[in-house]
Amino acid sequence: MPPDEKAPRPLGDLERLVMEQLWAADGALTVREVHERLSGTRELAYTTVMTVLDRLAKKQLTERERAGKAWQYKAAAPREEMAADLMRDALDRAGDRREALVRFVGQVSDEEAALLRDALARLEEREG
Amino acid sequence: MPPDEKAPRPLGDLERLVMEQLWAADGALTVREVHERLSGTRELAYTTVMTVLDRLAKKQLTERERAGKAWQYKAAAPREEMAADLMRDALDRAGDRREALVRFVGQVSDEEAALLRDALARLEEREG
DNA sequence: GGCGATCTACGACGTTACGTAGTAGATGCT
DNA sequence: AGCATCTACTACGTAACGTCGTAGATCGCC
Repeated sequence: MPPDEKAPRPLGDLERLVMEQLWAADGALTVREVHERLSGTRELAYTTVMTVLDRLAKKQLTERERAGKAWQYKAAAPREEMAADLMRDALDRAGDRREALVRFVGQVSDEEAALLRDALARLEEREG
Repeated sequence: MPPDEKAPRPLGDLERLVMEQLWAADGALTVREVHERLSGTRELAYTTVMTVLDRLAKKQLTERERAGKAWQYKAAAPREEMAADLMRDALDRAGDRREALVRFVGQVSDEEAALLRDALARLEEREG
């Protein structure tokens, strides 16, 4: 099952910074708000932030809705969901899934292994 | 623990094809051999294959050693190792690992879940 | 109802990765 | 020496991304 779908390009540096603001925020943010929150780290033109947010929306990583004359953006999925999706993608790209999973498990920390066992246990409970 | 290391760019289409040849091959392959094996699928200039192999070597995805006047290339790591690494990267990019693992586990097929349990069990055995 | 502040839409430019290939020069066999 | 083969280096087009500017739409206020 080697799916030839191309892996999604990883976020660029600025795109990542912006997504992190959205993930950290409680609700949706306007361009201005994102711009302000980024000001501590980096001086960027307002329109730069706008462009990035817009591109993220086109990639469906953010969603936007009107709030007066401005748009408000929010992450389309939580950070952990995106991470899980990327893990799936990576797994799909392996030849032998068993082998890939064995290697993956061999790489994680003890703590992560415990979390994994936990997650699997809960899955079993729920699904039978 | 949000490591700001950038995610590795995914392989390009041609790069992926080439890597697949190397992974499928028994030993190391010369440029010519890769070129030939690709001929079934795609007509490419010999030097195109050479360039790609060279770029992959610079990215440390392949290793090369002399074989007479030519170089022989082999994958630096098995396909499954690369997949496992990508899974790790993705996990590292999550905010809450627990949550990410839960979501990941929730996404995999039953079969994959079983493989995971298996891998974890074997890990426990080996490591105590 | 017009003015100024604010926001969006769209285009633009530089850089880098990647697909693709050509040319020139090194190397090795006969 | 001569020919085939291989490498090294350069190059060009396309697309993504970081970055921003300009022009025009909008909203609140006097």
